[in-house]
Amino acid sequence: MADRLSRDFFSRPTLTVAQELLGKIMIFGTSAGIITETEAYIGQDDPACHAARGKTPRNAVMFGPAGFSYVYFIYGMYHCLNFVTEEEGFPGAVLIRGLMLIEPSPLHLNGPGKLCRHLGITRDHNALDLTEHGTFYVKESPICPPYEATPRIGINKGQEKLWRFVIKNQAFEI
DNA sequence: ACCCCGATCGTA
DNA sequence: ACGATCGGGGTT
Repeated sequence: MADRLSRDFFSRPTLTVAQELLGKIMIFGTSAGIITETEAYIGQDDPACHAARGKTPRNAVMFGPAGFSYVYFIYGMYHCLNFVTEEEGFPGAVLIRGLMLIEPSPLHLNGPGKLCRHLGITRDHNALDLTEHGTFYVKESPICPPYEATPRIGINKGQEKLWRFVIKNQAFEI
């Protein structure tokens, strides 16, 4: 697939990747949707980042090469999907919080837990290379939507950083 | 071995 | 505003 996002796309500063992922098309199995909302989690100096206290079995993939999935289990019942960013060795990731499904049927998945539940994303999908995987990847898109930056949702530390990015057009709602 | 709490969500 | 629900990771 020629228009698949490459490792070079993800191997950049997390804020850049989080902003540029908006409007891109995520493919997961037979599902496809436009990414509408992201959050950046960046390195050991970001207290809300899972890697803030160093490498553990759960967050290990964040320390590896960019372009891999990072899926974790939270609140005893939800999964959250991230894409690993930055150079290998520097832990960063973009949380995918919103996806406007267009295939197989239109539906706005707003919220990381709902998104994973609907698509069937679990820890089985952790540490997959999105630059190589057959049915799980992100496509380039001509869309360059206007967005706004806000504090990240559901965190207790690092709220002063405006690292959540949302496509502005709420007419996107279905 | 134990205990606290979390990158959520649906209901009240 | 709050409870459900349980794994991770820091602490003992």
